[in-house]
Amino acid sequence: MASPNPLKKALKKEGLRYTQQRQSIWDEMCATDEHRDAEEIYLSLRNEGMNVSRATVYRTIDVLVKNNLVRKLELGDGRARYEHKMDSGHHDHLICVQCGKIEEFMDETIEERQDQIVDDLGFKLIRHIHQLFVICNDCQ
Amino acid sequence: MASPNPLKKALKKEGLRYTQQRQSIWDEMCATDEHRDAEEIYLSLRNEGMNVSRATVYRTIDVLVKNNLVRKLELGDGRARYEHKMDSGHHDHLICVQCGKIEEFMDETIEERQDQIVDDLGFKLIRHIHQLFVICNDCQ
DNA sequence: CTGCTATTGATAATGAGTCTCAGAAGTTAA
DNA sequence: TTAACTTCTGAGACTCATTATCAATAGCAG
Repeated sequence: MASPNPLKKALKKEGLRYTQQRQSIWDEMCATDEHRDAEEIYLSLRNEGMNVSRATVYRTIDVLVKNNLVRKLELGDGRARYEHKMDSGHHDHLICVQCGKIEEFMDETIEERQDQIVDDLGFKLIRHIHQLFVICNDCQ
Repeated sequence: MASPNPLKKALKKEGLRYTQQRQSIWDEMCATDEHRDAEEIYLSLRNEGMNVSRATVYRTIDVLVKNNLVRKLELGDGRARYEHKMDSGHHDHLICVQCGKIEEFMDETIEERQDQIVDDLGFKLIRHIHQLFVICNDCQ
């Protein structure tokens, strides 16, 4: 059977070693569907008794992002958030400017228009950021 | 005649004083349509002989952003860029991941879909970020 | 002009993220 | 399994954009 562990696969592809820390960080990131920052992930691991450093958290996240296991969200407040890409298709985000809650959305029409815009200019689309800053129901 | 100076109007509205520095910073930001960061604006002013501080540049930009005279762009590289909103309608940005060049785009369909998405959820749209990271013609 | 108060410049502080490097831990070949 | 080699890691120093502090300066109302 093929390796059921996407982390191991990614590390092998990159020629990197499989370590306790990398597994723990990946596990921790998959543990919830929240959008946490590096510090929150670091603190969760410490709370669970893992002896891991901030540097390793950042280093591992970089590997995960590069290998498409994790998405980095830049909300413009100077702290990147991360979400694992295990069980969700592509989507973008709605962020409540009041309570900070993050929801997801996906619109085929917008995706198509994006491709069209880039195509028309003869550019090549690498990635996109689309964030709707809102006031959510609870905050109105 | 009404005040032809949008800066003065904004300062009055906020109950803030009109100063040399604020006028210079606003002038400098209107001087080009480039997307410059705070440091670039600061250095331009110093080059022109203005004795202004980084702190004042940041403080003034905050006022301008809050009053809708300037838009802040977060490109996810840790340096905010700014563009004045004097002669341009709403638009979003294409950023070349290779050379950093920034172009503008605007798509009515996308704007409509955004409103629809937010409406359907019963949220209130405050602002949005839509950035297409591309490889531009020159870089292909 | 005078006095009150906002503003400024210089600089210290902050905070997310990166770098360094010696010791720890995977890996490989035998 | 061990030796030999190389990558990883943790701790803390460091970077760099931005913010906070505070004494001195300068708008502005009367």
